[in-house]
Amino acid sequence: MRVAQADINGLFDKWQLQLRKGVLVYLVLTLLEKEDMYGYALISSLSGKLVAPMPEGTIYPLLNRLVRDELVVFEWQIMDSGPARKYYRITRTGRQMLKRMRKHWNQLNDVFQSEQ
Amino acid sequence: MRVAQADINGLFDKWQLQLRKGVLVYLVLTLLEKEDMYGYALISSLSGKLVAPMPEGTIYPLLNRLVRDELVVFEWQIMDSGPARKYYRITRTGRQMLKRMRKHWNQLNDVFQSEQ
DNA sequence: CGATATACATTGCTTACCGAGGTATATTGG
DNA sequence: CCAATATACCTCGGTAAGCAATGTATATCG
Repeated sequence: MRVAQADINGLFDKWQLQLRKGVLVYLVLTLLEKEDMYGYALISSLSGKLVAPMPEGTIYPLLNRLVRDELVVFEWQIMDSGPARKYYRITRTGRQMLKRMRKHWNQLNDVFQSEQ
Repeated sequence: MRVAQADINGLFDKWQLQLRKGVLVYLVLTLLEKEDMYGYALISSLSGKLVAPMPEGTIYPLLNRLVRDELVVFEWQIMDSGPARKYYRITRTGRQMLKRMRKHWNQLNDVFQSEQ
């Protein structure tokens, strides 16, 4: 006899999705600190670092919010071949933000490492 | 002359709030793995580990979701003095979930540590 | 007997992720 | 030459979580 069991895979996926709210901005700023990038390339890079792929419907609105909040600026780059690209560069405010995010993340991490 | 600057404090607070969606469940399960606890005590414990205080409007719905998803169970405990308490205990499924959360968190942490 | 502390609960607002769909530009194979 | 594919950007609507505000009830203390 089989007892009904909670769908732990579904629950975990849902949790991962919730965790992304916050993690993604931190991750994008971390990548942009190292080098200027454009959206489509960020998708590839992020999909490698996260377990699940990074949908376009997530990254483009996210980048627009970063621009709105002046954490990054962008510049159109006309390519010799293919569509033009919007290259994003982190600002001074963006770096300050990143510094504070890093501190907060590490504090949280310390809690988790000490509790487990 | 003063140039208008983005309100980095406000932005950071907003980010922290977003990050909590996901972090809190992980944190609560982590605490419940060590010992059974009731809601009001969790609030004190969590407020110590997080920078900002933990509002009641967050923890009680969260605990109800955990019960709904069978990651924890609860039991009313009548006290000699003061109102009764709902003591929460982590389930086997909850422990499985926690194990997967821990793995995912550590993967993310590895990314952040290597990139910074 | 009013004020305070303990303990749990709910409603409405806000915000972010993402699936689904759309536009446009170049390249490549038949 | 033209259909298919890859690149590169964008938007809309549904869903879900945190939280401020507000409410209930019990016990204690001055």
